[in-house]
Amino acid sequence: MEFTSLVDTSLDLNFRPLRISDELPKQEVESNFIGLGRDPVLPIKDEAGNLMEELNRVNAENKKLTEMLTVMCQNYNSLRNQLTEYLSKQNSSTSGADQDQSSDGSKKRNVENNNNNNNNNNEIVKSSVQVLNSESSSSDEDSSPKKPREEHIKTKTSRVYMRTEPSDTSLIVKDGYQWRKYGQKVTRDNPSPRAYFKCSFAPTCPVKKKVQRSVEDQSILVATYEGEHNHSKVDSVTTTSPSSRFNPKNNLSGNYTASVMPSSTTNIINTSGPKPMLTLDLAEPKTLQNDVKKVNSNTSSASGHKRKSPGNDHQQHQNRPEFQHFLIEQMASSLTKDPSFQAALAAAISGKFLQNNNNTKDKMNE
DNA sequence: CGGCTTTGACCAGCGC
DNA sequence: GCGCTGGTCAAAGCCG
Repeated sequence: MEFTSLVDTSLDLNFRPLRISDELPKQEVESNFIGLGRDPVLPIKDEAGNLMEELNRVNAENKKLTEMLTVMCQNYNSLRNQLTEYLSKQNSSTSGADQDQSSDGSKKRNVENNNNNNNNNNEIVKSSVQVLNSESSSSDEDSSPKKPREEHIKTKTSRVYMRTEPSDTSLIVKDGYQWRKYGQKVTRDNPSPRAYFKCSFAPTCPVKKKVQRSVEDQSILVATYEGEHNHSKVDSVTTTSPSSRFNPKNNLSGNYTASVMPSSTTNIINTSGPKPMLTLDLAEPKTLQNDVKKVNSNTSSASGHKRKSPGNDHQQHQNRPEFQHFLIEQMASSLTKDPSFQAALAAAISGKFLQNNNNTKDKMNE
């Protein structure tokens, strides 16, 4: 999605300080900072006037940014609606073909390949596409005549993306259930090993999960769930298995309990790592409790097609001014937490101050 | 000692 | 039929 083509995102920030720092001696720059707005020659009225002017300018810029964000949100909504429509059309038109494929039990590999291709995709939009694929492919796998060792269970697949510490090499996705690892394999299309887990809380629970790092972003764990739990959650706060709780490798502070049920199809989960990240949680909104999750669930698109009244309520809610306002606040919050953005902002502000200071000095010299 | 993880071996599907 | 690949098994080892 190229928002830049839709919205003018240029902030017209002043990056002069880089040049200034090159041109001016260090001492002069420092003196400019120290004497910032405190030039004794300047009358207090002028100072106040300058500040007011600056305040107005910042307010105008703020307003402009808010408008831009609103436009972005609107564009996002329209694009999302188009995508939803497209997916629903595609799904209805290709479901027959999928069923034909599924009746041919020999297509399992192809289905798996499709899943893997989707698996490697970290783009949110494509993730939402794969929701449909994984939903349909689950029935494909079930209808295959193979797997004599396993019961013929109506499985439901779901996929969860979870950002972890890059240094965290464990393939553990905390989701509130208790898992027993029964295998690990290195697959062809991904150098990272894939771990196989079975639900160990109930012996009869048919749920399995596969966890593998994303090819494109090694810090993202992709967990694929198969089947549905026939029991309630073990513990909504703690994690995978009792032993893994004690595993020192799992004691990374960044780990985050993902409340993920197989009924939710695709989630992108952010562990509270050092990097600020917009979290898109596509789970059912009822399960979301805090405001951030409310926003996330309402901005999500992929789960929309699963609900009884997918588009309308969702969209109406998104079009509400309070939602827009909250979304803007969240975006601004995410931006301001970004160190690079902070640095750029600081540079722009200091550059502006320096520019004003220089202009004032020039006027005085004249 | 029990439960879990690790890891090599095995099995089955698929393509050539 | 053979090789490749993904999925599973099960013995060995680890840990509390």
